[in-house]
Amino acid sequence: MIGIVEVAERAGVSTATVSRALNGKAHVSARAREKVLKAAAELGYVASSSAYTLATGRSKNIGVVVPFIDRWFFSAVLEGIVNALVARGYDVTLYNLSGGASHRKRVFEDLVLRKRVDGVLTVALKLSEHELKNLTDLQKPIVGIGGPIPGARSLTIDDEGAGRLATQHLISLGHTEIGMISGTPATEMDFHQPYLRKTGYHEALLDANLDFHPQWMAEADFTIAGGYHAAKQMLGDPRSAPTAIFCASDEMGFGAIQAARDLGYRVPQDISVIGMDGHPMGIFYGLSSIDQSTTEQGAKGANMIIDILEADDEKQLRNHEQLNIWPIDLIVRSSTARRSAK
Amino acid sequence: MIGIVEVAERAGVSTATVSRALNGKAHVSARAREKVLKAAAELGYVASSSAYTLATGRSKNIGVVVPFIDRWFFSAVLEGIVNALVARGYDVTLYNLSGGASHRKRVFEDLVLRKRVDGVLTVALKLSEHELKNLTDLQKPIVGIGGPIPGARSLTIDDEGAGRLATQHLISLGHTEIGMISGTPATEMDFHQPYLRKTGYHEALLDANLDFHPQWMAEADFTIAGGYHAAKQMLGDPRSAPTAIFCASDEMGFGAIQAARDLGYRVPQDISVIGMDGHPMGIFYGLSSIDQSTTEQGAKGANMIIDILEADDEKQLRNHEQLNIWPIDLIVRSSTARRSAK
DNA sequence: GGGGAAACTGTAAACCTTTACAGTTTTAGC
DNA sequence: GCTAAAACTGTAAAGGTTTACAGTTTCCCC
Repeated sequence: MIGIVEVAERAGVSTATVSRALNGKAHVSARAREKVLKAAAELGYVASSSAYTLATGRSKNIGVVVPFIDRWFFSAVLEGIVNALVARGYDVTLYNLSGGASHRKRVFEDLVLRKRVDGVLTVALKLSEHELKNLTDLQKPIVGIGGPIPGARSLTIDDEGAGRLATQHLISLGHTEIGMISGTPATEMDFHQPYLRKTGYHEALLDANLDFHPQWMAEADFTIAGGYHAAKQMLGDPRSAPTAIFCASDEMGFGAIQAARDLGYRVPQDISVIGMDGHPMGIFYGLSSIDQSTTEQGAKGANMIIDILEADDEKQLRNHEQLNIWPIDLIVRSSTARRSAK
Repeated sequence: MIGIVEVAERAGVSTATVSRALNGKAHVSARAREKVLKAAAELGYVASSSAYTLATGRSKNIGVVVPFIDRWFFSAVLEGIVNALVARGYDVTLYNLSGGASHRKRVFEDLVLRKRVDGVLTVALKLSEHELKNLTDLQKPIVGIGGPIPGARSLTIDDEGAGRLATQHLISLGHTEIGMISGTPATEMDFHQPYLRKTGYHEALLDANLDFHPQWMAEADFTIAGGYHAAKQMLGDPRSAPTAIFCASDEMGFGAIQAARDLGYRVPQDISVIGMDGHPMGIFYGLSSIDQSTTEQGAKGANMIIDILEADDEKQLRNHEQLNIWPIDLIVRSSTARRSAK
């Protein structure tokens, strides 16, 4: 096992100098630095991260908590987070909550607490009082992406505004009977978006003095299959079928397009569909959408937390509520069109 | 800051006893254990993982290296890995290679080496000599999922057999003109599968004495869009269009179905399509497929590496080549059917 | 009650680094 | 060449745990 002592011996300096040289600190002569670098390279020395962490109290490691990994939105955010963190020299420890309640409990009580991380990033998570307390008790920076964490920093789109914008797009095309496929009601592992997007939809209808028919509101689980079934139900009844549907996720939008086609509707001539999130398959399906550049958003969140850590300013480190709004884009493709005469 | 010393004081025992009690070791009286547990709970004590790692040389942390995060296959494997590892009390540190060559270099030279992990799990990765050496130099268990690592343990399906099986399924339905959409040729970040699946396809044709037409082989990037374009090209030429297509991934299968439909073919009456991997959307599309229960496979790989670590047997810890074959299933849905008279 | 074994407990070293502080060398200006 | 300041370097403590080893207590059986 070769440690800093061996490097120091070989370079003919003290361990303190080795440490300073290797960490790029000041107060090392060019000559000493060179000797150290050479010795370290020759010995293939790599510092022990646990000793580093023990001595400095910093782990260069960020904990990331996601509700699922294998759904597109979360994996896309994660992709952005991981790449941004590696670029800044940080590792990421990944915690996933999809394994059930006991699993979730374990994550929040055991793992996150082990003083292993310098900060925590949550993705689209709604936390219980208890979980929130566990997290804030860490006294470490927390950033919530895609769903605000009370009392901490957040980076999120304006979901309500997004729902309103999507609905307004349909209204501007002349639609007056507009349905929505939203998320399922609260489960223990809940995100914020469904409610807010639904609120935006309602507001837009209200603003435009449009009717709202209870049959125009359905709930699904954010998957293609869920969107398909919900849309089929909604469009199947000729007495109440809307002419346009706003889906709270692109996956549900893909399903809705398919359902419309299977029922003999043409999209967009008979039915307009707009989704949400900016799924890459949207291009392929021609699905209009509200893009929230998911991966970039993840990267931004990652950089936010590192900026806080490296600001190294006591005030910075303290968590204080702060809401950063991430911009969205309306992407109009071929799934939405002007309402045709019935 | 409250550490083991504080707990020891409060419980009225030594730190050694606290450590033993908290780690469930033998040689602690029931009374002492109880006092310790009580004191620890009251103080909200959580052991420092860096001190633990420094003292024991174990980090309870597994490094997982994936080429992408935001593609379904990888995120599904990851889901299985992460949940299995948490269930066994391990954390996962995630390394992603999609950030480009310098990023990749950094992962293999800097991060993985920092003695931070107890073992490494790679997913569908082909490593360079140099990278492989870096990894094996760690002297820690390595398990390769979905692509063997030379000289280490692997868990993988028989990709060649899978390609053969898919092709044989089409042959058994009477198809004689069978196309394949395979992966793109080697890039620096390459997986193993494309080649092997293609080989299986060729073998099956050979075995059945079927012709092979160069136009029946296309390459795409594993995405829906890629499959769509490749299939459109292949099916567009009436002189050489096959009656069935085997796609090396389900995503490409979805694209191929769409392309066939857009060209006016009915699936499966005119064109049969079979995919591969077992993507959950396959049910929705009715896509026949070779299922490799991706998430379970990830969990299995995770358990393999922990079993090695906890066997605690010097021989076990040494890496020796070992190939575990993970079973596959042919799932027949509505996208494949008997060849109809032309 | 005595003896020995078994069970428990405590002390202190080890794990490997960073960094405060004190000590040494170099530099620059006169 | 002298002085003061600046730059560099080294020693040793600190960080929080585990665990070998030695020491103590308890237990059981005769």
